[in-house]
Amino acid sequence: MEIRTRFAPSPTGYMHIGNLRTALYEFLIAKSQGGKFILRIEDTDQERYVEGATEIIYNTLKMTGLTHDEGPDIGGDYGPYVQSERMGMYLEYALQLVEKGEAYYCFCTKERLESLKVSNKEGTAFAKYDRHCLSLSKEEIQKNLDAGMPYVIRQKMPTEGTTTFSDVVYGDITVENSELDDQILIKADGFPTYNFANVVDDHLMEITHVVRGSEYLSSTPKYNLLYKAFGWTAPEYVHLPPVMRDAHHKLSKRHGDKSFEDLVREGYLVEAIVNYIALLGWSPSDNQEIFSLEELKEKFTISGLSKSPSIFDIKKLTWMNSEYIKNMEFEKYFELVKPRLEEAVKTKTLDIRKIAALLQKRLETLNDIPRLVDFFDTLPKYGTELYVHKKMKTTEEIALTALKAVVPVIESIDDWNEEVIHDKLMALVTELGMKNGQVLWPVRTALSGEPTSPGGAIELADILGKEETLRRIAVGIEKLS
RNA sequence: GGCCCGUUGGUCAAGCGGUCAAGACGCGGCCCUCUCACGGCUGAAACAAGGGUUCGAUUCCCUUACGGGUCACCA
Repeated sequence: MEIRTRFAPSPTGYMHIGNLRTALYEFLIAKSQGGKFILRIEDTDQERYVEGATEIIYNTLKMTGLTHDEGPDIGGDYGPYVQSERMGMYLEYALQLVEKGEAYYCFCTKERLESLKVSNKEGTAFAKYDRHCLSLSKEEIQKNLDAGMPYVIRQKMPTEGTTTFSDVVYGDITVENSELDDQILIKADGFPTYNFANVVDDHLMEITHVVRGSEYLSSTPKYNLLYKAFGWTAPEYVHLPPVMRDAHHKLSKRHGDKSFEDLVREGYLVEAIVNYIALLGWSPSDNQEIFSLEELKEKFTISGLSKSPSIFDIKKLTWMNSEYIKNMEFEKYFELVKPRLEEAVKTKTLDIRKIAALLQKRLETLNDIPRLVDFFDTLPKYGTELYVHKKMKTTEEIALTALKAVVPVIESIDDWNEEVIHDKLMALVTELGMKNGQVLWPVRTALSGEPTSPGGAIELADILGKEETLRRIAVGIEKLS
């Protein structure tokens, strides 16, 4: 049988990291076994409707490579794929259940339901429906219906025995049927509840693996009983532990946690984000950590999924991001950073290709760029203490001597390139009988005006050019004199 | 509160009765080196607690603790 999974997000206006991970796993479960990955938009919560939100979903799936095989935008044989367009069909299914004696009409008012609630010491109220309307006769029901009384349709749960279902991640879970409430299937407004719509949709779309957050674990017995009531085959359940911000809280956009697009905006690569979240709750059979989406499709197995929550660690993501940047083929990397460099480097005569090369091994995120290249445009104000470096064995005096000696050497260079600069400066070092660092550190400092810089004296000189190099060295000499 | 689930270093995690309890991030040290970064080497750091079962428990069972989830005419 062909595996079919679905991603069923609500259009909220952004892609939550936890949702993206769910989508990833759904995609991988299907794709690792040659199955189909379906997109279904659950837009029935009108209160939360956000303009353009579905575009964000399409766009994210496209960016991440989680391409769906069926969905609202591309169609398929199991449509419609937008839940609001499916609204007409649910009542009919609920009525089938009423017919079979698996569900029943309920005319209870909200007030009556409210009166059923029992509060405990903490003040929290709990209620289980008392089945007041279960005993209504056909005539009474018809009379109420004719009178236009508002009603809901409830699922009739078994009162004895237990229900067991097997979750692929959590194993067998058993609950007492007496714990189960007669949940509402159709609301008074005629629309289905989420739980009911889900079961019907998943069945009609022939979803074989229902993948969702572990918060649904406790309602799954009810789902299973619904399938059973219909006489349908229940899907495989794959419940996923949550992605946490810390030990106590789930990641949530509302509490300031970053969404997928926030991370992209902050200079994280899409591939790195996908790779990182794949490992948040799943691990391969070996120790591999860097995976392309293609490799994930090959290596993913449901058995590698974990049961306990994982805390989102931005530091590890950042490391992984830098790995992706470092290992990128240079031309591809250059295309990626070019726009940001063009914006960050104001001096247009500078070779941003060379600057990019210097940065490739030093970037953690793309947003590091401006901070790292700032000094190329303008020499920062700095104090002469920067010239003193213990390990380089420099003092202000040595630095001054070195810089003065460097000037004529630099002036003598006509063919300005890294190799020539290197050879001339090294020759000077030998001539002066100094340590490399005693000459090069002062030059690097004079050129950057920073305690650290991406690249050493020679690389910086090459990029800055002869004229600017001499100018900055002169500034250094002046400061030190 | 009832029910369900979870618990290996700070974090991600391997483990599926016998291991010196992997690996990665982060942190410390050393090396490389014209700074930083990269790279290489290296160090500190964990089985929530108590009972069983067993020749032997991180691994199986029970209890406790602590976390989380769920008990809507919300999704």
